[in-house]
Amino acid sequence: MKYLVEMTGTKVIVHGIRDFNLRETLECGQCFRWNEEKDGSYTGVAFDRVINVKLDGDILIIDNTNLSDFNDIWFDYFDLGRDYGRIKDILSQDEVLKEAIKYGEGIRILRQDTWETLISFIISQNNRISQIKKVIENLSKALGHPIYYKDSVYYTFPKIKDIIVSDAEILNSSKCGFRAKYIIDAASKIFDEEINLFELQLYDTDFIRDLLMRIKGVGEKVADCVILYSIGRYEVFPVDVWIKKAVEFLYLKKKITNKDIQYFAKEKFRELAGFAQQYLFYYAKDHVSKEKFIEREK
DNA sequence: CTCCAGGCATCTC
DNA sequence: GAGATGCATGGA
Repeated sequence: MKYLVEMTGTKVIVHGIRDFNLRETLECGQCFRWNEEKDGSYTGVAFDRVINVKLDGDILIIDNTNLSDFNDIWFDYFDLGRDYGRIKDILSQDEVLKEAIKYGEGIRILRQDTWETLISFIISQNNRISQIKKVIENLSKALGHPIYYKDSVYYTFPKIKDIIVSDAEILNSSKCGFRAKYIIDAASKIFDEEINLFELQLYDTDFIRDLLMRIKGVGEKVADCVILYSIGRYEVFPVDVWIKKAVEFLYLKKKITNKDIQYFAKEKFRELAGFAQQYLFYYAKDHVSKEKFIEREK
């Protein structure tokens, strides 16, 4: 991937972008802190910074940043070093994925902060994306740090210690409901160094999954989301209700256990299973109803 | 009013 | 192990 990168004022401008759609990438349920502006750009908070991103053809404009942050953070965050065209070519050999990819051809898998991803997906359980976003925003307002951009105030995601020192009242007022005790357990186990969240990269995927699942409220699905979206192990295939429906209806035409779905995906998509999962999830949400596939003419 | 949401813990067999 | 049930909260 070759890009021409230039800096003007507070903007970093990247020429030569391919396979990138902001809405598909930022609203496909892998992240929760981005909001669309009237001009189609997106403003969001990540890694203690607020930025605005805009795509104009093959030009990506990142505002409120600098070259060193682009190189150290945003290049990896938006996964700009990866050739998604090649991934899509390979996955498109499968007819179902070919359709799914056509529907979300600008999806990229973000490389997010591990702690934020862990808490976000703990909150995601038995919840809706709109509600998940609200709870995370509440938590950030209550326990994060204010940062300013264009006359607006944004809030960083709370640190581990912010959760540790917060009392139950604040957590409850953030409306995370029964998940509050899970968030506290996650923060405690990490703070006490029972789980070293910042060494996970060193271990193999199964070991990381076992470690994360020692946290109350973290099962296979949440663990796999953390591993895929923040550790970058692209062979994992998080199985949620939508993926389950998609695999059952689009591939197997019968009911199947979550474990068998993982075997199926691992066998079929190999080291690209994580990408396949993301395309399928985005497609299934709009094309697979509770029980059946919705036929739609083009 | 009832039902349910990018699951998981817990209990039962 | 597999199956059933409760869970905070708010929107449809």
